[in-house]
Amino acid sequence: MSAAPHESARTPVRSADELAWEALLSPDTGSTAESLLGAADPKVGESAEQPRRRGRPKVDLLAGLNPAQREAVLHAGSPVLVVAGAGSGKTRVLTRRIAYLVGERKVHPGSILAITFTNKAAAEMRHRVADLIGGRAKLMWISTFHSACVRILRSDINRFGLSRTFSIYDDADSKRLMQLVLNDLGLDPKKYPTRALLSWVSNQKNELIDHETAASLATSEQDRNNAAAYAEYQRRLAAANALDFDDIIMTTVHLLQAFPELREQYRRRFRHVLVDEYQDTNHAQYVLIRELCSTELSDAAGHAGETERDGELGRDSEHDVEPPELMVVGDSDQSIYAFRGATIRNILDFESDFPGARTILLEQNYRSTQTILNAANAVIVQNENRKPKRLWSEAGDGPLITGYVADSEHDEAQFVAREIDKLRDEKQLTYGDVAVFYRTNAQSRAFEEVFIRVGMPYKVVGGVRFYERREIRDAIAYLRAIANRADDVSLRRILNVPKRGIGDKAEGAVADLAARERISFGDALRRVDEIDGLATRSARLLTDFAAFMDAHEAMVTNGVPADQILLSVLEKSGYLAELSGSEDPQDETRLENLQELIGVAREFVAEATPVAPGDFELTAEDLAGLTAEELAELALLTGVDPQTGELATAATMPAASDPGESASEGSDPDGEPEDGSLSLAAGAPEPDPSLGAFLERVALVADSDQIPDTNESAGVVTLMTLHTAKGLEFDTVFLTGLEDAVFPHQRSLQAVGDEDRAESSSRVAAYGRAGGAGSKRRDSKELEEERRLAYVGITRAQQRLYLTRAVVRTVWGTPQHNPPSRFLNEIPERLIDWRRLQSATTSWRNTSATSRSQTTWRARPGAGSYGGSGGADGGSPAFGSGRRTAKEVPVLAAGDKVLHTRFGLGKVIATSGSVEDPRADVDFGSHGIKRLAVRHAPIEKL
DNA sequence: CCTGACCTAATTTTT
DNA sequence: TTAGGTCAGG
Repeated sequence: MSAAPHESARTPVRSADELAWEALLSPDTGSTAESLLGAADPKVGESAEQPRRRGRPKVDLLAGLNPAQREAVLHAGSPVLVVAGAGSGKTRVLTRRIAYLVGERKVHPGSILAITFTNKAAAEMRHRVADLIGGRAKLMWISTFHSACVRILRSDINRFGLSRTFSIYDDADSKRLMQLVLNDLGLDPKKYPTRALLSWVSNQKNELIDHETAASLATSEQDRNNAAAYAEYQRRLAAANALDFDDIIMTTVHLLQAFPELREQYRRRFRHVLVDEYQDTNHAQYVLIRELCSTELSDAAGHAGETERDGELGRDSEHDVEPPELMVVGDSDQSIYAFRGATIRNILDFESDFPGARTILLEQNYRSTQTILNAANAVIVQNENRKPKRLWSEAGDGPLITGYVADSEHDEAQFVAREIDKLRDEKQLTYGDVAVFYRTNAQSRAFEEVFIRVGMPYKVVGGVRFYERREIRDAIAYLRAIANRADDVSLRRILNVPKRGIGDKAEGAVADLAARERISFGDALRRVDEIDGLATRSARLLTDFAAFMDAHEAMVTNGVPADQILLSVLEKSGYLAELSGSEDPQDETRLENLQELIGVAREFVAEATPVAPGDFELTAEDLAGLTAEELAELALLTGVDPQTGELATAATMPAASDPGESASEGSDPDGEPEDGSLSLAAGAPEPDPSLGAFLERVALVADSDQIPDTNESAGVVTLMTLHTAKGLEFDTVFLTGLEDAVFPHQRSLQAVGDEDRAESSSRVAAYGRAGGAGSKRRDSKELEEERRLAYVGITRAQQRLYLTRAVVRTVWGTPQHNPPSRFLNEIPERLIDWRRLQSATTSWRNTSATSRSQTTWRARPGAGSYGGSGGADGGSPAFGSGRRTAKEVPVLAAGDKVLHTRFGLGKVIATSGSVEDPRADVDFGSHGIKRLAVRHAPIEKL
């Protein structure tokens, strides 16, 4: 391979220990693992006077790393951006760095904050770090943004007048709430779809725009109404003592901004902040990081006065603590969550956001063959506005990519199954080496059907989420209503589930009372006797229900563990009885799911109940290993008494929590430490089996069934969406459904060339304020994101990559023809060995024997599967111009223009349906996309 | 207040 | 295809 491209031209800012380490490293390959091992100890001693406690075998943290990786691991002094290409070992760098910080730079683990994108990634990192540095890893904060923020909020939310027992609303809850809001405001649901409104609100929150500001910024009527809905939505959230996912970040930022002394606490406490997948952070998350790590102490002028107050409080503010060292790692080419507000601006502007920052580039790929990388590069290079970066590998070319054109999604799945079996026979692959990727969860179905039939073991990751199933949501709603009386949404969800004779009327009566008295629905429920004209039967049923809820609230107060409360709720509510008495076979599954939930709760409680009480505390042994200076430092950072290891700060900390709440230990359903201050033990999750803790876990940790658990899934083929695949790698990857409208997804295609028109649609308006200028790009932003998704998918493969598509795909019960994915065209032909070029059921123009399918496809974007828009050849069986009735039915193909009597000019995007009843998806611009029945629609082909 | 028939709409990705 | 929502009737 060519010369190693890692040496950065910039002058590095070096700290003493970095220099020490660098001195050990011969410029490049010269340094062997042994020399490092041998030399490491004495030199390190310079920066830490004492040998480390616990005779943990010395691990060479730099072994096997290339110079750029080492540089990243050792970096000190300035904020640093590690631009890491796919498969360049960034996770490795992060874990090694953390271990290095703790093991060599003597950073206390309690002062490390590492942010990962998913909970799973957090768990894995925790695990890997623990392998390197042992149990001390427990003291670190390694979590997602959301989990970290919730922990901060739980300590200090009361400063905002919210209770620490707040509920966390997920998207489904938010949706429900927004529907209520829309109802109340009387907004036309046609013009203000819940989905779009939520998306809009979410964007506001990501941009840290509160509803008042949003209202003041509104220029159009639509914006004003959006803002009004936002305001009402927030009001209801607050009333329910709830936060939605976006609030968790936004509120944390507001908290830190509103209380500078609090922010300073965290700035002192965290000495190192590391963020993985930085390309997937949104604006709010960026600001959060900035608040914690910016070198400019107070960026907002408004903070200046407060900082002084900070001094008055007697905190050691003249002891001007350096902000935490920041390291972010990311790859803008793998940014696939822009739809959710992530912005690569954060990466692109890192150096101006954090003055003095430096960038380390990791371009060597350790995962894939050069062939695979070439394909990935060829695809991603099509995106404009991207910093050039080329991955290279020393792994050799490896086999060609295999291409396959299937007749149907079924055929596609069969090919995949056959191929896996074949590989397994020949190459001694395990099933676990293989992954099948698809764009949408629905596509897993065909694979499952086939895999089941041929007896291939598989595992679907993701998919219909456990916590989204109705029965699970019901159970959770019960628990939330019990834990948080103000949680109207949850309470009303289960008010009459299972049926207990409380209908709309009774519910409305309670709601009226609540509105009149300005109390929560839950409180009103306890005062039904104040309702006039309520049927006695209804009143009795309501009272019974209230008693049921009271009894369980009492259990919470008495500290009954979560699993018992759950079990009691399900039984006493009659929920289990209703399901087990049902004929519906689906209900059986529901029962099983509930059983599983109970199991989850049980496990949670078992884990949360400390076996060895000292596990999560700073033990004497821990302290014994620290030098006096370290102890002093520790005291400064964490407020832990160096003598006892106990929290010494409750009294001295600024009022961090509502005294009423912390005074009585028994009544705090959260079981949190007495004050909200920063304890060292807070580095580890509190061993808390309470209901509140369980709900928090449920809200934040989406999936109970996780991804490859090495041993368990060793013999199992993994099926997952491309998004889920991020961060994983497999020997053999099947990237399936490579058809325009499937992947890239239909929605990303609609906007192509139509961005100007699209802006009037509320959907796009909701996604409005993404970064750069809306220049005339060839591809829409959405399409570029799809392309990055393709890039992610391709780069998951280590050795073998398969690209497949189906000529006919049944979507929602109707067969659909889609042209090949444009991403296929973008991969150089020489990299692909087409096992099968065309479907048996269609006749394609094939200009020459050697012509690749792509040549044909390239002939026309949009001509779709029709080998020419004339339709004369009647290639597709589903769309023949053959039988026809009295009326002349136009034969349509993607790309055709049509005139509709009502919607005007439109462009055919795709076709579907059957001979008898052909359908066409037509884009009418501002009128949106319509699926028309070609036979009946008032259209004329142009 | 409940049930069942009908109709419709919506189908991306995740904390 | 299906999961929800609405409506009429019991």
